[in-house]
Parts: sequence; structure tokens; C-alpha cells
Amino acid sequence: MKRPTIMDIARRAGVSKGAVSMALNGQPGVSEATRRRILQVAQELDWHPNNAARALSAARAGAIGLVLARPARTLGVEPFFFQLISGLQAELSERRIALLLQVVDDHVAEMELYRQWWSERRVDGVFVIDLRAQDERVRLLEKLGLPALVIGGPGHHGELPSVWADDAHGMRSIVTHLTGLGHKRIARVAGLPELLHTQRRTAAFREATRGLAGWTVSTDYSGEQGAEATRRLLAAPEPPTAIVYDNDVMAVAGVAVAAELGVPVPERLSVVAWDDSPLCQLLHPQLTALTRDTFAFGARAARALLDVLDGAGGGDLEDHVPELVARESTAPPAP
Amino acid sequence: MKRPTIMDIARRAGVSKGAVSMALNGQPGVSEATRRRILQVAQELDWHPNNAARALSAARAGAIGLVLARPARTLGVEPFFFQLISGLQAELSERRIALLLQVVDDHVAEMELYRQWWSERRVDGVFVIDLRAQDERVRLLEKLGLPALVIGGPGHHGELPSVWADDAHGMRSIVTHLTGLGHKRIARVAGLPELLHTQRRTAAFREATRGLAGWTVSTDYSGEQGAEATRRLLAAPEPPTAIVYDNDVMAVAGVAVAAELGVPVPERLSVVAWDDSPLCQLLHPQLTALTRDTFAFGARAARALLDVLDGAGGGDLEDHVPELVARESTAPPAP
DNA sequence: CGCTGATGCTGAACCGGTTTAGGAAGGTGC
DNA sequence: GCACCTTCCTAAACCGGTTCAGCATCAGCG
Repeated sequence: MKRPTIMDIARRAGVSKGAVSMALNGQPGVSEATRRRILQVAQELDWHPNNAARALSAARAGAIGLVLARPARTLGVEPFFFQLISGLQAELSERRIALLLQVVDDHVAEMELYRQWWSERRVDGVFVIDLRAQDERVRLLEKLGLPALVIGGPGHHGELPSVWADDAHGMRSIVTHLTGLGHKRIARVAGLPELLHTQRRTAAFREATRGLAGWTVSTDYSGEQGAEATRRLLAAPEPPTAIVYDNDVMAVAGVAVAAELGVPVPERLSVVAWDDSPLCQLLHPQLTALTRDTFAFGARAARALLDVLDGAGGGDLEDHVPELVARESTAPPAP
Repeated sequence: MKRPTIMDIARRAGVSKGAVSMALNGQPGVSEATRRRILQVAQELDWHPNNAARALSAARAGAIGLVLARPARTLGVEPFFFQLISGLQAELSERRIALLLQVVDDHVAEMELYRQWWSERRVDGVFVIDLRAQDERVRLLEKLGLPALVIGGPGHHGELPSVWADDAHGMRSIVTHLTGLGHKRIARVAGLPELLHTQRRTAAFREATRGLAGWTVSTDYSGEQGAEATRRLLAAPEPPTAIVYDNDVMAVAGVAVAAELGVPVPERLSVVAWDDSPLCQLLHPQLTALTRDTFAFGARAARALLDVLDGAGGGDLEDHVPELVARESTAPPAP
């Protein structure tokens, strides 16, 4: 099949290609009558702009990049990312902007990719996730002048705009729920300690458990390490009566370990998952979880970046506060 | 920061831009000495080709598209897709080809997107997944002449090349394992019945369970429906002694339901998952599963599509046969 | 020595859009 | 009647690459 170009339209409508371009982009410079005629012809021919040509002359790529730099093994299982991507996508596709997805091994490769994308003009901007303290990526993106939106703030994202949820509030609501039930020995199985949002949750957890026995162990977010951490916690001389997990996958693994060790949930151990997913409701008992609308979060993030590209917006944007859904995995501790 | 163009290199090397282009692309037409000088200058200036310009003149987009047309809810949980995408990616990025990912609601939207991508020349080709019988997408792609690789054959993919795994063999190895243990009442919780690979597995299952009590129930691949199906199966007057699940998520849900109903696994119910994942090893008992190297499968698929774009290859390509890993969730049936 | 062919390079056309300088036509003010 | 301003449109330049016809240069050969 032959693709029609702007010249084909111009010929059929009996005008110059410049006029066609103006008409199709809603620019002033053509009469209303001519504009209608041109649009009519464009529709007849089923014309769509050649993306490369437009990108070349208008200096926009029509694409946004997203790099995932967690090891594929830990990624695979987390519903969070797919929800986020779906949300980003939903917003971008309305503006006919594509999402370039790339999975890399580490931050070095990620930064190399930013350089490459920038110098090839492949993307108009990028989403940055899993922010760390003094994150090098922020400096690089600022230096390159590649528009970027940091998903997960606040703080440490320099001049880049960011969208974030209130981790501290979420953590407080979890601990309040547990202490309300009477728990005094609360452990937390955290995700990657170098991530900023992990650090914020850790600080909030420490603050909220002041006066109680509260301690945090770190993992890489994988189910394996979640299981391993749970095993160690429950084997301690004075095991916790409640465990808070930093994601749903580790919580599921934790419940499995408890069952294996003969520790009934919630009778002798309460479990809370950060991030909800169908998984949490499949299990027996169903997991108490902190839910957030990740799809909507993604959509909001995409809109924020688009605003930046349009020259508007910027700065920090706080997302809705996540909500705790109490299910069957939390109960008062055994006396 | 200012991006250098091919003209900047030409000026600094004292040659024409045509010569620079030839040198950088390894085309004949320049002497070895000049080529080295040009490459040297390009490196000094840290030049990278402008993707849009290259796409416009060379009529290649430098990108491959992948559309996911399952509802986001069922997608989120499956490790399979992330593994597949990582594999595709790994191969594509070596050739500096980007992956465009889009999540849509249904096949209609998917086909619309193919039209759009085609007319905008956004991609050089696409991967097609979740093939159905008499799939309309195949006809559309053939009509458009948009290069495509069907992941999951054989059959029903028209003239399009395809990469696939032997579902029938996998199913036979599962049933053989179960009958070898002595099972005579085997149920199967299948995925979406309209998908071709589901149909192939169903046919193979029927064939392999000939002479036994074997039956299949359909789901949408989600954990919820997997749980629901399990509940119904176990409530029957003569429940199965083994259940084969079409993915890991449903198998996990099934085990949870069994626990809830007080049916011990594997003593009174054996469980096998099609597709392995860390999830299967976290559970207690660990799940017997059919494992395949999805990452490698993705990489192979990407290579196959690249071959097609290069004018080579085509036709059917069979992937390695998946392998059954026996763990703790299968055992002889209760007497 | 003149012819042939290969080699190495230049200059220009081209891909399909966007943008801008400028010109024709028509209306307005004095 | 003439200067001046809008409105609507055309022609051409431009984005940054690739490709190709054609021109010099030089070696090989009869």
C-alpha cells in the first residue's frame, strides 16, 4: 500500500503544501473554506503525518522514554509496574505520543541510555523512577536539558519536576492500625535501602513505632528475600507479632513462610502489605494492604510531564494519599 | 547543549557530508584513511545520528511495536510478559532499535493502532501475541504490508513468520507425570478459550487423558477466576485428584483455595502450573511447574523479526521444548 | 600513448513535513 | 487616485541524514 503525503493532498486540493500544513495543524493563514476542503481531502486519502518528517522539522520526537533499571528477576513479579505503565500510556496515547520502554541492568546503563536518547533525539522527555539520595541521574538530565519527570519525591530531584505520594502518611496509618489492635513488637521487611522512598518509609516507621519494639530489615524487593527475612524474624527469641512488608510479593511470600513454620496468621502473626493487588485477595487469609490507584498515579504523572513539555507546570505535585484496607491478615496479638 | 550534525563532522574532517555518511555506515566509497579520520572526528564531537533524519531518509523508523491487548487487571500479575519483554528488548537494543509498548483494551483498538503506526511510519515491524483462530490482525498486517512476527504458532498466522513452543508436548509431559503417579481424575483450569495456544493445549490435554476422567474449565487467566474454578471443581461430587493450571498465578490462587477448603496439597490434590516463576517456589508446598526460558524465547523472537526485516528468514521457528520441574505439589493420589 | 576500469570523493537531489519571506488581491482612509 | 493594511496563499528554505550521478585521478594494459 502507498502512503499519501502532504503533497498528494496539496495537488488534489489545488493548493501548496505550505497551505496544507497550516490547515492540518490549525494554524492561522488559510481561510475557513480552504481549511475545510483540505481536511476533507486528507480524510478521503486517509492521510496521517509521517512521524519522522514531523520529528525532523518540528524538532519533537513524539515519544517519551521509560527505563526500568531493576534486575529483571525482581521486576517480573510486581504488578505495580504494569499498572503504572498502563496509566502513563493511557494519558500519552491521547496525545499520540509513544512510550519507549527499555529494561537495563543498572544505573550506569540507564544513564548511558539517556545520553543516547538525547543525542539521537529519540524522546522528548523521560520518566525517572526509583529515585535515590543524591541521584546521579538527576544531575545528568539537568545537564543534558532532557525534560524529565521524577516519579517519587519530594526532595533530591533538583530542578526536575516530580510527582509523589505521601509515604510517611501511609506508614503512619499502617502502624496506627497495628498499635490500635494492641501490637507492641512490629517488624518491617523493607525494599531496597538505597531508594529514597524506602528511606522515607523507614524514617516514618521509626518515628511511628517510637516507644515500641520496632525494627526494619532490608531486602531487594524479591519474594525470595522477603521469605528469607521472614524466616529470620520468626526464628528470633522474641519474634514480632506483626510484620509490615514493602510490597505485595514479599507479603505473600511471608505468609507462606509463616504457614510453613506453623505460625498461624493472623492469630500469632499479623501481616500488612504495602501495595495492593489481586494477589492479596487470593490468599487465605486475605491480606490487609495499603492500596493506591497506581493506574491513576501513572496517568497523573504523564500529564505532569506533558505540561512541562508544553512549557507549563513543573514543581512538585503530590498524589492522593494511599488508603489502608483492613482484611483478614491483621488481628490483635496473642495474649 | 548543542548536538553536532553530520555537517559539523564534514567541515572538521575537510570532506563532504556524503563521504561522512558513507564512512559512518561502513559503506564502500571512502578510503580507509579517510574513514578513520572521520570516525575519529565523530568520536571527538560525540556525534550520534539524529534518529528522525535517519528514519526519514532511510525510510526506517528504528523501532518495533508491541501491543498488549489484555485487560490491565489480568496483565499486571503475570511475570510472563515482563520476561518476554526483557528478552525482546535485550536483542533489539543491541541493534539500537527501540521497543514501542502500548497497552490497549481490545483487538479493535489494537488494529487501529497498527493502522496508525503504519501510516505514521512509526515502527518497522510489530510483534503479535495471543493469536486466535482466524485472527483478523493477521489479515490486516498482511494487507498493510507491515512486517510482523507472530509469537505463538504454528498455524493461523497466514504468510507471517512465527515463533512458537510445542504446547502439545508440554501438555503430554504434564499428564504423563500425573498418570505416572497414579492419577485418574485430572482437571484443567485453562486460560482464555479463544486463544490459539489454549486451544492447542486443550486438544493435547484431551488426547493425553483419553481413557481417564479428564475435563477442562475456561477462565480469563486471572487469579480470581482461577480461584473460582478451583472452588467449583473441588465442590463436585467426584472432585479431581489433580489440577493443571494454565498459568502460575491461577495455580497459586488454586492452592490458596485448597488450603481454605481444608484440602491438603499434595496429599489429596496435586497441582501443576504451566509457566514457572519465583512465585511457584515461594509457596508452601513449592509448585511443580512447566518451566521455559521466556527471556530467551523473547530474544529469539526479536532476532527472528530482525531477520525478516533484513530480508532473510521467515517461516516458522520452533522454540525449545518446555521442561517439567517436579516439586512438592504433586504426589500419588490418596487411595 | 591512449583507452579502460577502479577508486575516492563531491554536489545535489531526496525523504515529508514546518516555517517564513514575500506577493497578489481586496478593502479602507484621506 | 494613491498609500496602506489585511487576508490568503505560494515558493523556497530548512531539519539532518542517505543515496546516486558524475568527475578527477591513477594504475594497468595493449
